[in-house]
Amino acid sequence: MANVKLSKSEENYLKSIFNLSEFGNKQVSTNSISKVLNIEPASVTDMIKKLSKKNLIYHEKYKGSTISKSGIKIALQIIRRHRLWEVFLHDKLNFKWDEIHNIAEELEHVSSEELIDNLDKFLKYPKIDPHGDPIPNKLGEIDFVDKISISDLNINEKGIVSRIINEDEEFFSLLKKLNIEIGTEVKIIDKIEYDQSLEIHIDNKSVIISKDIADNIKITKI
Amino acid sequence: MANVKLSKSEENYLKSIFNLSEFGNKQVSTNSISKVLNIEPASVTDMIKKLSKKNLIYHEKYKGSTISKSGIKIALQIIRRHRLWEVFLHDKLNFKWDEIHNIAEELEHVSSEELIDNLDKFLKYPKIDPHGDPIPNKLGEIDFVDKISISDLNINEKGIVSRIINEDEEFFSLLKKLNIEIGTEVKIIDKIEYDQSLEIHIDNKSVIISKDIADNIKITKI
DNA sequence: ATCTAAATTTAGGCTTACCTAAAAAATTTA
DNA sequence: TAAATTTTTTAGGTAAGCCTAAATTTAGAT
Ligand SMILES: [Mn+2]
Ligand SMILES: [Mn+2]
Ligand SMILES: [Mn+2]
Ligand SMILES: [Mn+2]
Repeated sequence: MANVKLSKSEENYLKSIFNLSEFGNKQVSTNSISKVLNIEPASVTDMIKKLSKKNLIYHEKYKGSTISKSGIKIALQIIRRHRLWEVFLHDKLNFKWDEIHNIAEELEHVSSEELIDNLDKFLKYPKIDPHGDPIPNKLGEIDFVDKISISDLNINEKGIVSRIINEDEEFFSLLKKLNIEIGTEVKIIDKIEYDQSLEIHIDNKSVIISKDIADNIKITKI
Repeated sequence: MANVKLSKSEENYLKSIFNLSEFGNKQVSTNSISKVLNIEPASVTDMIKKLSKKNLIYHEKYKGSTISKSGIKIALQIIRRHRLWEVFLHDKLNFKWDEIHNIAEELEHVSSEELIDNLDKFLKYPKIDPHGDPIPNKLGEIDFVDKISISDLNINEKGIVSRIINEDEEFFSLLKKLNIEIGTEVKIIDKIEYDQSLEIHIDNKSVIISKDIADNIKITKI
């Protein structure tokens, strides 16, 4: 049972499974893992077997996978590393908030507990990363700031962007094009029945964004 | 010819070959690589073939390997990354000088040129790492500070420890036991004919160290 | 309830980076 | 210089982590 070091691949799978499971509450399909990791389903099945044998997830054939207690614990540590490195890259090395994710994706696998604890201290124990995501502490405790997203606002309501969920390159460049970042004020102008698109104001300019985009942008109502 | 990203293994081999070659001047034996990397000679032969095909080294069967111009260039970049991370770990995260090497051994493989350049700037372009080793600049230029070692001193001469060559755990703990670190003053008391051991004073206490140990500790004469 | 389509798993393969054992070449010793 | 030793390479294998193609199971549509 002694925590044997996980490979980079195992860590990436575990983190993705945790993220897809919504804090360990949902069963995760093989296909969904395949999609987020860009790895063929057959390969995902292989890794699921490996992680199951290590009791980091439970798997019922043809049904899906559930992350275990110890799996969650490890996933939270990987997320902690990722987000602390993102803070470092953003606050200390002056990277833009949309340039840090990929580098942190590598740095998160350098697993020295002392390294992360010292980094945490150096950064003065930050609570959120540059995308507004909460950072688990050493014990894996995490502030549950499940904010509402743009699509939860009603017409004429306003919010301040506080968190970006999707961290893909394309999503970042879309946000850039829309002039949306953490702190941006948005106002709902109209909700389009047809496909639930939203017309919103950013810097007093009107744009229409899809429901999917709106769901990926969390805000604080003002 | 376009620089395809090297694997962690390839990078470690290349760095070791460069280090063994004394700045590209010496031919490197398969066995010596095997020893520093703790990998069997047969496996080293495999990798030598791989690196040869990429023109990073030249290899003459049964004779040895020579690092190429482009091999040197890459090796210097890896060394740059390693030493910059060591400075960061030591100066910013408050690690001791004997705790940083292994972590840097991992961090050096996170290869984003922007990351390293920003780190360099953040650290204010340091010239040497915490072991006294010079840090190559962005262009791979490196201050050639080939200092003399303890074994080059004569009886009654004194020096200040300026650089530790061997970065193995065991060597570090030996130095710790001997109370030797960067900045320590040493004085030669006696040179023992038999095996060229040296009797030296550290903090006015006398110890005897082997020629090999003395060779691995560079000093500035005072 | 059956037929179809989608999701999942199995089977068989590939590459990387290692290994051991044995063969071949080079070096040292006598 | 021949024999012994050391170094290096070749041959054959393994585990991790991926792939494609084919089989199986489940879920959705009629
Ligand atoms: Mn990652
Ligand atoms: Mn983030
Ligand atoms: Mn390394
Ligand atoms: Mn160093």
